[in-house]
Amino acid sequence: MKIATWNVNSLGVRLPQLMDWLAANPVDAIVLQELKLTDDKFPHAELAAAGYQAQCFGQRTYNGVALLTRTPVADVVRNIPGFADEQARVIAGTVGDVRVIGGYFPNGQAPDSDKFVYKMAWLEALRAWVGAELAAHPRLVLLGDFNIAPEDRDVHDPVAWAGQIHCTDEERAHFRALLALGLRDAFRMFEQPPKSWSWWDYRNLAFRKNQGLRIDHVLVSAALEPAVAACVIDKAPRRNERPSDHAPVVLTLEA
DNA sequence: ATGACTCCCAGTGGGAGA
Repeated sequence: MKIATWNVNSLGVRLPQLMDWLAANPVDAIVLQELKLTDDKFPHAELAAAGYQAQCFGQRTYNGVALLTRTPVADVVRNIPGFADEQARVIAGTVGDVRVIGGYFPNGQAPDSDKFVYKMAWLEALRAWVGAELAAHPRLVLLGDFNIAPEDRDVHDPVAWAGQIHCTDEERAHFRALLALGLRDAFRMFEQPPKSWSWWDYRNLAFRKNQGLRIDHVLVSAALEPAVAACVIDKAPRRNERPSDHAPVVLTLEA
């Protein structure tokens, strides 16, 4: 079973690239972030023709998430229960016997901003809810665009980024708090190439110079850990014309 | 360099992203 995450930065713009990617990578499930479109504009028909059904949770202009699967999904949840949120950031569902939680974590903008305060509150609410989900669903994957670089090795220039958004001690503590629930960073279960990033700035020829951050993550529960066979970042779509600034991350579970 | 690019909504500029 393969489960992927990809921040597409506008599904309207990126749909042809998503279709190409799914044709080449027929994953069982994928969570998407930054759809930037409302549900009435969601391309259900195109995806159905490719064999995917979609649970979508869209929003105008910003945010928006979806869960695409080849088989029906049970117990779908949109956003964090009990956490009032204007922004569409979470889609969860049970795929086979795996609970899949896809998230577009808040950016936070700057450590001294109101958006950072929102990010902290959102992360706290997510941690509490994921803890409850784990108790109900031991086989669980939490994946998406976390907008957190967990360690300095996840940052192309840790000195320049020290204390900056995505790299603050507070954000990293929240990432570790998610791990402390009993989750594991699947990417780090394996030997990986140094300087592995999942996002590269559109500016400054950042992709060509491989200057990026690893901020898109796949966390697996302890019950699922023995089944994890691989976790890779697929840089190929970042080489497309008009690419997303993020690359997909793909988790492989043994059957 | 408060830069650089891309997207969206707007409407020939500005906010947001990361």
